[in-house]
Amino acid sequence: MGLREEKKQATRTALSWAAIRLIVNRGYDRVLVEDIAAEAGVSPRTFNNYFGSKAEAVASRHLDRCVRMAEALRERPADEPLWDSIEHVMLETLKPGPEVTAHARPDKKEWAAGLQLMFVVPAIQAEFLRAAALAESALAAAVADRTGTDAVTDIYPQLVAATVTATLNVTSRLFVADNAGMRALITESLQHITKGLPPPA
Amino acid sequence: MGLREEKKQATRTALSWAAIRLIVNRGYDRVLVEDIAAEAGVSPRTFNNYFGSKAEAVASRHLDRCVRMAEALRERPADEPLWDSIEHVMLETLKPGPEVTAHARPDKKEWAAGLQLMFVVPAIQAEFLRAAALAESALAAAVADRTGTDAVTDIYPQLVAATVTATLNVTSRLFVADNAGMRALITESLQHITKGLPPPA
DNA sequence: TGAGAAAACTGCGGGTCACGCATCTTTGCG
DNA sequence: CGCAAAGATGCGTGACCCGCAGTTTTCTCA
Repeated sequence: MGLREEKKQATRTALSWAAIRLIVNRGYDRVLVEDIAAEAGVSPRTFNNYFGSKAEAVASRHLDRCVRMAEALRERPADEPLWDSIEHVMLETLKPGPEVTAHARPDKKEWAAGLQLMFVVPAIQAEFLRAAALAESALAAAVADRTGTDAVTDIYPQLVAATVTATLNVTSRLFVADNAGMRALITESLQHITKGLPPPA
Repeated sequence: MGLREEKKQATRTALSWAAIRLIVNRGYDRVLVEDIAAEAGVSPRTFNNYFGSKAEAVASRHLDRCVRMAEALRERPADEPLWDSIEHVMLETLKPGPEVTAHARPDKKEWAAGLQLMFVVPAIQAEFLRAAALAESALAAAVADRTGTDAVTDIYPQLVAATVTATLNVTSRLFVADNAGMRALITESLQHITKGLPPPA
């Protein structure tokens, strides 16, 4: 499909971005659905055609990223070791895309503070976790295809997917807290994982 | 404290149980907060003194279980290998407590069906994941104490906690879907984890 | 290119929810 | 026994989510 789907995706991301920006600036409960809709240039009713809640709108970008990660995994060379592919894909997917770097944000300090506040809201936390969980099935399917296992029957692909998600969650949490280097966090985490998480000597 | 805290906990679990029972029987959106409060014998307003939403009430039992798991980990012998302790604690914590076995449920078939339907509701999914994530910090702290690491600074304990949570999520999902043996699922999963999740030959 | 069909957007309305506030009741303690 | 603290309740409000019906936009096909 063409123009139709394109526009739909456009307003979808517009709504999500608007929600994030407003909430980071003003705080979660000082932003109304009405405000988000206005910011995105659509009717308030339309907002709920795209998202079931404010939190879902905020998390939708996270969901997209996670889904893209699963897709990217399918495009890695088949002979590459699985966990090398996973590391590559994670490192690749997390780097901010052009839509982020384009948006020049004047006050990085304030933005970071607002971000942290946003992740304190229970509804946001829950919705982010759910987004990751939703993408997990796609990830499991990709892992299953790659390893010759069954995404539904076998536990292995689901475990790998869940572990990747868990790693992403932990590193993300540390990232928004300390603003530490994401790449280092990921590589170190994956090393722990592939070694079987033995207690440190 | 004594009678005060006791009563509070009582109404809390009463509300949670009431929510679960009603929702499993009738479906999520055919149950009003008012109904849950009536079932538990308190005012509708009181419900929101305990829980911020219907979903949170439902997930609260799950949260309690996860927290108990972290506490139980602290009581394992210090010289036991970490992952043996984890396996033991997971197996121990998941078995239904006396409050479940006491409540004689007449129609197991219908109950299982209702349960599956309940976990389809997005708000429920999200809140369950959040409950697990909340308990994760307690779990990480326990792991940190045990391994001589720092629960905030070091990645290791957080990774272990997140992985345990992920395993619990996966096995729970498979359990409600197939009603398969939970114990077997857990032991197999932990074997994969401690081996570093290598792809099957 | 021009209808007709399909799909999205919009306004309206209702049912529910979450919570602040004030009040009343219960609990704990001196 | 009586007072202070904390919980429970009732009321009221603002916001949310969604069903429904009408309008506008987009797609398709002749």
